[in-house]
Amino acid sequence: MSETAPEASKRRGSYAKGLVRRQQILDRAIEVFAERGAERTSLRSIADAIGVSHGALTHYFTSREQLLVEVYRASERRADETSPHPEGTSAVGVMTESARRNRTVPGLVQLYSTLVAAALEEGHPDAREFATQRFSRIRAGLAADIRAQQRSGRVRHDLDAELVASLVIAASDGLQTQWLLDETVDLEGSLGVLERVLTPPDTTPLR
Amino acid sequence: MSETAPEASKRRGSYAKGLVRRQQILDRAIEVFAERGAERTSLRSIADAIGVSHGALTHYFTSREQLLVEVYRASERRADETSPHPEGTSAVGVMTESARRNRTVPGLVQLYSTLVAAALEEGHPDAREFATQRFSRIRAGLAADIRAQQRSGRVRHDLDAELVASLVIAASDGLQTQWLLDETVDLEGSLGVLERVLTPPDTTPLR
DNA sequence: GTCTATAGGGCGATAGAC
DNA sequence: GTCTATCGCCCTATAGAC
Repeated sequence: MSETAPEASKRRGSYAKGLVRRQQILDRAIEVFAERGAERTSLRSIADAIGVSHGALTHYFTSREQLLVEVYRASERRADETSPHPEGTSAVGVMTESARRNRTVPGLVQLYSTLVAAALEEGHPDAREFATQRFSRIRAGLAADIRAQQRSGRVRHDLDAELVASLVIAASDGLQTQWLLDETVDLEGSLGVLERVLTPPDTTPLR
Repeated sequence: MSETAPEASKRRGSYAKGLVRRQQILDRAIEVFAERGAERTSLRSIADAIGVSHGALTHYFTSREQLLVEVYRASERRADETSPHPEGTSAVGVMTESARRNRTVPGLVQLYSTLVAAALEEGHPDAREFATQRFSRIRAGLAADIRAQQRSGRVRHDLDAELVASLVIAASDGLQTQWLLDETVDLEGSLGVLERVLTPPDTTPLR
């Protein structure tokens, strides 16, 4: 993944102390965002909630946007570590699982939505890079999964894997948004429909 | 739909002049947003671009958020008027058509994304009301379309229309954001895949 | 009724003090 | 290396001019 490492390694000293402190701030920030989402997230409010000063925050993070991006990245990384998805899961299944997990931390979904919205505007390079990278990474991984499932007959073979990958991601993102706004929206139900129609008709005679 | 009419009808006078001016501002604002999207959209910048004063804007719109919501609502209304969709179009077809139209005005899609992101946060009542109403209205309309198409055999009958409606909306929204970030994403292609898998297998023996 | 001028409180970013 | 002080901009609210 290579990350944004060029800037992260600040050469000369600042080894332990600085990086540790930075990580502490990041960890605490994840909790804060998970609770309250993207609202009340001025640098001053975040600093207050974390227990550091406004200036300290800007010392470790060049901009507010960079902080938001890094918080989300760190939370994503942490989530991947705590629950790696088993080999055999279906592509839609992976997204369903991810969506289910996200339901427990609406603030992070909201943060994600904020970042994507920012990425669409010009003049937000950090957010845009984050979103672009994330989509292409997930799209590529999902497309590979789907191709494998097509070979094993669990996904219709007459569909372009790339197109399906984009579709599954879009459905997952869009449904999470709808669900956050209206809890009567059946997120897993709709994802289930998608999974069903993507599987070969022979495999499920009528079911 | 009843709209937000309680406040809109300001009783006593203010008939022509004010409402006309307000509409002029809205019309001009649509153009501005279509061009530049949600960026550079401080009330002062918008006022400048439109050719009115900052104060004039706040006279007609109670808050910045309300202005954004009304601009998007007005643009949506205008789009519906200029290109009403013919009776027979498929549900996915309607969304495809809408997506194709949106491609010519990326700024409005971006504005939409901003509004939805804001709606997910607390403390943005106007945006939330807009998003909630919009989703439930479109969902209901689409579900009705889908049920009709199920009766005429153009959509698989073994799928819950509500679930499909949410899914189609999500796919459309999600794919548009992916496309805005990366033009190599094949929006219409992915929507085509969705349409294909939603149609009954018998109708399309293999094709 | 329509709008201009102005003030208040908060923001992100930055320069310079410990 | 850490953080306080400050700058310019923002939205909102209000007072009063056309």
